[in-house]
Amino acid sequence: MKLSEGVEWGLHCVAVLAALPPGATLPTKALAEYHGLSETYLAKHLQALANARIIESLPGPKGGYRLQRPPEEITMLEVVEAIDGREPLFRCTEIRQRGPLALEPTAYRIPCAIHIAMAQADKAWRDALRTQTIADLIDQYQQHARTEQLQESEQWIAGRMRQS
Amino acid sequence: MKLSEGVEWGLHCVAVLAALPPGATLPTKALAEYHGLSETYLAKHLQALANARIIESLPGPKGGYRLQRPPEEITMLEVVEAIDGREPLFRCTEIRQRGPLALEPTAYRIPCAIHIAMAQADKAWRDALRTQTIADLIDQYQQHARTEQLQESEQWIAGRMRQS
DNA sequence: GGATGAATACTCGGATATTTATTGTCCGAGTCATCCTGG
DNA sequence: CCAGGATGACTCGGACAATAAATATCCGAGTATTCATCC
Repeated sequence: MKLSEGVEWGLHCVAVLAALPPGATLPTKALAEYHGLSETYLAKHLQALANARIIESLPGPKGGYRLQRPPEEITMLEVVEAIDGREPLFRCTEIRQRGPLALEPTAYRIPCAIHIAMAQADKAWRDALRTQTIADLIDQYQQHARTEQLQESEQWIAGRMRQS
Repeated sequence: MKLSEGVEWGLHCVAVLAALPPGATLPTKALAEYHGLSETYLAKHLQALANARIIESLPGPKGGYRLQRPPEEITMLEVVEAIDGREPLFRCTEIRQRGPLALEPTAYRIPCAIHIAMAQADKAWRDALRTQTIADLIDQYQQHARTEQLQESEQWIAGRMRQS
């Protein structure tokens, strides 16, 4: 099992959008080119982020995407769930209720221990992602990146973003 | 993304094997029938568990599978990793190093913040699974199950297990 | 009657198809900016 | 010179293929048992 690769794309793109001046937008083409990604496929994931109310789209020329909320209020978990889905990692199919020893369904009101343990682990994973916001990611990036690198990125983005 | 369904099968089967008397074995056919599973497909997963040194196989008539270690020393994480693989949930493909603004590889010695956060969440998930042993699962099952159900299961298994 | 040998039936083990999910691509609908024309 | 309208180009949005992974299956290798045979 592995997480969708689109999750990585989405997180990086949201981080880039978070670095834009307030109100400014960046089109899919620029986001794709920035990381060397497929433009059409990235569009699919950006669409999912828009449906999840994380980013919003402006149509027409000079349109593009921008964050719908400040980076401090967007958790990594939201981005992951928007792209990869909200279903739990482990889905119990209740195989204990199958087979020759199966009882009447009312006998299985208590979830099986495996289900419970898996749900706990799932919660631990999601909690860890919930505590990290996009703003945190930006902070760490700006802390470790070299000054010239930050300037180059800013310049490159400034040449393609659209101020509303 | 979802965990392989085989993980559920493997966990339940290991739990059943843990309930056997010491040294006794149970063939694939019985394990599959017990939960109403495909015998041939289950064999594939049992094989993976055997490669991971969690269970061991005895060939020939009166052969079958049994645990290779006491249930207290087998964690849920081991079973999950044996069947689903040991790769992390999130695999960073370093898209930050792609695109027109890419620098020389030596500039990326520090892992990106997204990678780090994902690794932390991954660790939280695995830690949660590591703290739960198969013995814990058995305990909880025996605590909540009805007496007659336990007896029926024991009887059914006793009729198909092989004492070494 | 006991021991030896070959045949046998049952087990696991890995290589092989089928289905499902993910990845990747394409074309159409909508919208804003621009340009042209007329007053 | 200014206003209005039609045009056009660029954007997003959802529907349509190709690839990879998971699911499911089959047949062969190996082993302990069992039975028959011989001593």
